[in-house]
Amino acid sequence: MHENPRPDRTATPIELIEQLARVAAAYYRHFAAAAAGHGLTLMQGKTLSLLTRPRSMRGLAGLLSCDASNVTGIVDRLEARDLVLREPDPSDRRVKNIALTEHGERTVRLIRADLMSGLTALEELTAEDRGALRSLLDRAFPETTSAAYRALPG
Amino acid sequence: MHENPRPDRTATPIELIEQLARVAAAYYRHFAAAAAGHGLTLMQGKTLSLLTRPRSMRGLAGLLSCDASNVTGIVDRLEARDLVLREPDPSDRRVKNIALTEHGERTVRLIRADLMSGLTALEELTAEDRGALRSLLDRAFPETTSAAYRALPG
DNA sequence: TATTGTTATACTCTATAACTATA
DNA sequence: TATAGTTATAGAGTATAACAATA
Repeated sequence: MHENPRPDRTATPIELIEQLARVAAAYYRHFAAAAAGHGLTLMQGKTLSLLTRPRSMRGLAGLLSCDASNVTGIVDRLEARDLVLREPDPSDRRVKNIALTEHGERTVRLIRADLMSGLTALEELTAEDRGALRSLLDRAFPETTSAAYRALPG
Repeated sequence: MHENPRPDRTATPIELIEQLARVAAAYYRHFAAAAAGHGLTLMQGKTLSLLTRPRSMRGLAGLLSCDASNVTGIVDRLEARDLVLREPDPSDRRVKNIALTEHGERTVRLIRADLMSGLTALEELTAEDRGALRSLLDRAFPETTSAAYRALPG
């Protein structure tokens, strides 16, 4: 028995960041494919997925990490396909609240189902492993908890 | 003591996928900021980071998950800034191998350092936690191991 | 015949700056 | 004065189709 057995796998911060890069790329590859299956781009699919409740244009810009001026075009294209609609905000007439239409709701469910069916390995994890993975991701990216996202204004 | 205490955190496959979406978005937000600090776009920074060894145009297209025709423009812009260069392949004159210049090597190191300094929570994990996270990510995305990436042709 | 890289094209995404209508 | 949404603009990323050079 050796004192310092060589581990099969390294896990330096650099190695972990490189794997996160590959996982993030793989996630978006799967997501973009699911969105494309419904004739939508990555950003359009992302926008639909973020509309779990109505959001203002600027709220969407924050969630999409892009300038508010971009959201106009993205929402224009989604609205032209009857996937979302702009509702005037009753308490501030400057604000428009973007909400999913029924067609949008249906589409986002289909995209999510396609995405999940593409991520079979993830679904095959045990509940315990999923909990451990989630907990570790929360600690590695503390700004990305679901509570933090839900609480965002707009 | 209850038989079925309500857990603080759920970890259904759907919840986990939603958190992965947030983590992937956060990763790219950090990466894009690090690349922008050196006047580079996300795709330009990604391309530099993938050039751990010379890659053909089509090899890069595969790693970037985009059509080969896009790589021409991306590499054009990097080459114009002396970050990469095109080398003819000695064994197949159709192929061009893209390699980092010295300036490219330096830039990619700086981007990586900036990225790491933006992901402080990740670096603060214990070695054990990093190993566990890496192992779980490997199992959740088995196509993204570093060995699989290194072995890709081109 | 098939493959590599490129070009042409049209569309989408992107930040910046300026504008309008509200607040 | 400040903010929300939009428009105009220029640049970058994107897929598709077609092309020349090479295999």
